Amino acid sequence: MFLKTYLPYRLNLLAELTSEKTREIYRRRHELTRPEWRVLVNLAEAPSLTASELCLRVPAQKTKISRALAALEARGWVSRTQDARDARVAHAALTLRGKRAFNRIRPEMESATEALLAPLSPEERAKVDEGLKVLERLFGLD
Amino acid sequence: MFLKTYLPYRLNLLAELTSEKTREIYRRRHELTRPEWRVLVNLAEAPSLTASELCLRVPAQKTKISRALAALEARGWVSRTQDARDARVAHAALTLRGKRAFNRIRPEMESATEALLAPLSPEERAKVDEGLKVLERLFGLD
DNA sequence: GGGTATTGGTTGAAAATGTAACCATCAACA
DNA sequence: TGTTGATGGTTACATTTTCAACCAATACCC
Repeated sequence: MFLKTYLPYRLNLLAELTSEKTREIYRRRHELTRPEWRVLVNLAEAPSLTASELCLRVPAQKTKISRALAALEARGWVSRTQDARDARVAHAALTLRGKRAFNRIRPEMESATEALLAPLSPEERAKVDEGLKVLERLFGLD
Repeated sequence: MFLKTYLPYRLNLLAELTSEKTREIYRRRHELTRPEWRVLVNLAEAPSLTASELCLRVPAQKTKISRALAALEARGWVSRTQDARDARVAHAALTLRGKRAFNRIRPEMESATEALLAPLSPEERAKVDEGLKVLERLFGLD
């Protein structure tokens, strides 16, 4: 059996299954694309980020970031200010409305995820966490 | 910190990172889309599958499966035969050429993945496997 | 049987994504 | 300086994916 032991496939499958429910929330309920949602989250965790920084953190290619930022800005959730030294870079930050939006969406996302994981015991959760941490270390995501 | 502990995000990120290298193989080297590749793999592991069965196994929506099957059939890697009892359903199976193609691609995919995971010790691999198994059980993928 | 709802599968149009080219600015170095 | 190359970011175009409608065949139910 190839599939059962093929890591990229296993991860992709699990990623899709766990995202299924939460995707509905940001897509249908809040009309956000996935890159937009991810940019929103990242900006909620830092005072401000440039597009390049977002590329690394999201992570995503710069065109996705560029479009997500444009959409969020058009929506009034993000504002961008030019860097004083380097006219090429712009620092993006959440507006007050953006922060409020995130604070509204975040608990919905968390409770959907919690509902999904509810059947797991603390030991099982720890195992999941450990396994993922191994991979995260492998990719230098510390 | 929200992101670091947010399971769908962690899984998606790891899935993308592990798929990065292997994607190049089926895309560039063999001109397959991801749904096509996944359909190919699934058909390699079962004598034949209907489109609906593939939807569950891949997993993917039926339009993706439909188009992937059409593409693989046009390529001569898949053949479809109508079900005897129910004229709506068709059973898809790999042709000889399809099987050969899979046998050519599979080791490339495996060695790319192996290269990626090379730095991990057997204990670490076991941890990863355990963690994923917990989630797979959660979703009933046994 | 005959009407209605479901199901397996396909298709067309709209949305999202990837790719490559591009512009403007900055860095490096003669 | 001035020329060349790299970098941050946007845009145009092609491909892929999603969404909704659709067709044909079967199941349900009176």
